[in-house]
Amino acid sequence: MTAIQGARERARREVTAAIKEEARRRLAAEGAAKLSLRAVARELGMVSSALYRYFPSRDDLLTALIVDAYDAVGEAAEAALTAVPDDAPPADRWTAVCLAVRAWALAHPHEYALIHGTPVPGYAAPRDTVGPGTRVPLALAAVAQRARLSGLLGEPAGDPPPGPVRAEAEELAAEHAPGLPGPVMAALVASWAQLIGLVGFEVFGQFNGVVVAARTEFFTHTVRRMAGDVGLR
Amino acid sequence: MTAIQGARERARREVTAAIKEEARRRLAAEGAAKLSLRAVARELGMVSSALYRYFPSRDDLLTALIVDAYDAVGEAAEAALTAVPDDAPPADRWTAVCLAVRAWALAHPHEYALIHGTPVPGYAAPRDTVGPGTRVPLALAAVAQRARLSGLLGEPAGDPPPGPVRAEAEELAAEHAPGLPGPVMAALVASWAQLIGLVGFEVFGQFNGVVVAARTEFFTHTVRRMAGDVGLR
DNA sequence: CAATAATGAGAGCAGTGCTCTTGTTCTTCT
DNA sequence: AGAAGAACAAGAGCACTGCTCTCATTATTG
Repeated sequence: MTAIQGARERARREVTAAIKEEARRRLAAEGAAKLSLRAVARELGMVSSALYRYFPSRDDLLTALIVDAYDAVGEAAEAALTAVPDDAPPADRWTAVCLAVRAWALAHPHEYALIHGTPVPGYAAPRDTVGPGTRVPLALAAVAQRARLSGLLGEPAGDPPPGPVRAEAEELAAEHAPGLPGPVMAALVASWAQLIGLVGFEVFGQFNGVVVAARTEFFTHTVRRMAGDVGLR
Repeated sequence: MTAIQGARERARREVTAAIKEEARRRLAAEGAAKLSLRAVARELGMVSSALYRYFPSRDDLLTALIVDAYDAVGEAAEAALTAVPDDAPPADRWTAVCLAVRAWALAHPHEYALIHGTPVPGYAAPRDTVGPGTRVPLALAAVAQRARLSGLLGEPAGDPPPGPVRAEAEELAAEHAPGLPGPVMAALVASWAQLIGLVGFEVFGQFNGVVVAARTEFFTHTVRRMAGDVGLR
């Protein structure tokens, strides 16, 4: 049954994968704005209407690419985390994750733009993207959690967060990063957004004429300062 | 001469302004991706080809909107800076600038997306946008400069930057923010990118389900920590 | 083997950016 | 003042897009 039924299903999977692959190629070549279903179909030797059997609309194709991209950065971040020993200095582990995100982004700028640039289709990010979108921040949180177990997690720099922020951070920690104190969780969320801002500036060329020569050093240095800022020793 | 010649020139200015105005309206309504020259022309009661007398292409229209948006955020930041007294605590002045940027972004999400989202046209941001794009970071730098004159500028948190970063930061400071030490300048650039990341997360809905209730408090708190991080007392 | 569902092909619709040509109006120079 | 020139608006048209139909073909199921 799986064999016979699998024939069509496998074909479907293969065609779906081929479409995404070609779409990614064209994405890398011309950007999301100019990604055209017809061009993808043409390149694949199929007619454009056939493509709608696999993706109900252009935006759905884009959403699929977004999900894949989230998974890819997330995997890169997690791989970087497992590549560095558990008992390494937390700041090193933190830096490794950040560098992995940056490296992936620089290697796949258009895909990175897809997930952390302007939401292309309508305006709000589709719901399917919230799950895979958490892998990077969870990797960052994992560093803090491990540091805490080793007694290498201190207080975040600066004033403690005001009540409401602390309360919400504690809720968030309870759900996604058990054990982490509220202030650390708040600092962590902020660091996540800051990391994305930092990477985005580099990928989207906003640092052109500002940081030109020592980009990797600048990034590493900044990200290390962030580690200390969160409370990692 | 100015009167007669001015007739056409003024008409041109007015039509140009009307086009941009209508384009901004449609931008706010449907986003940059769906901004159509024909729709703008239609709404203005003119034929689409006539619009090309004013903007050589759709991308040029977008670029014009980008420049305007940069100026608008920049002005908001500068206005916020002049609204708070010169001798106020530097951290307060810093926070005021950051809050102004955030407020503008939340009020004009699509325009903000235009300047800090994916570069829509090709991939690199047009050259005309580098000038107006510096007003926000310069406002941040101004806070640090004023703090230095009052003796309220300390060392940035964390390790000092490595040689190349410090050198490049000093060059940058010499050109754009005379008097600022290299480490502060490096921290400043990082903070700028981090601020944009933070605002972008909120505007683009990436904080949905993460930071939900105490957004303003969270932002203010984070931005205050950043001020201390840069060295502002 | 017959009924059913999935797939592909093609035509077609409404919309897009952009170009070219044609007539008209304003500006400038003699 | 009148002629030459530029700026402009309008329309037709091209190549392209996303998407929806209809119709034939194929594979899967009863």
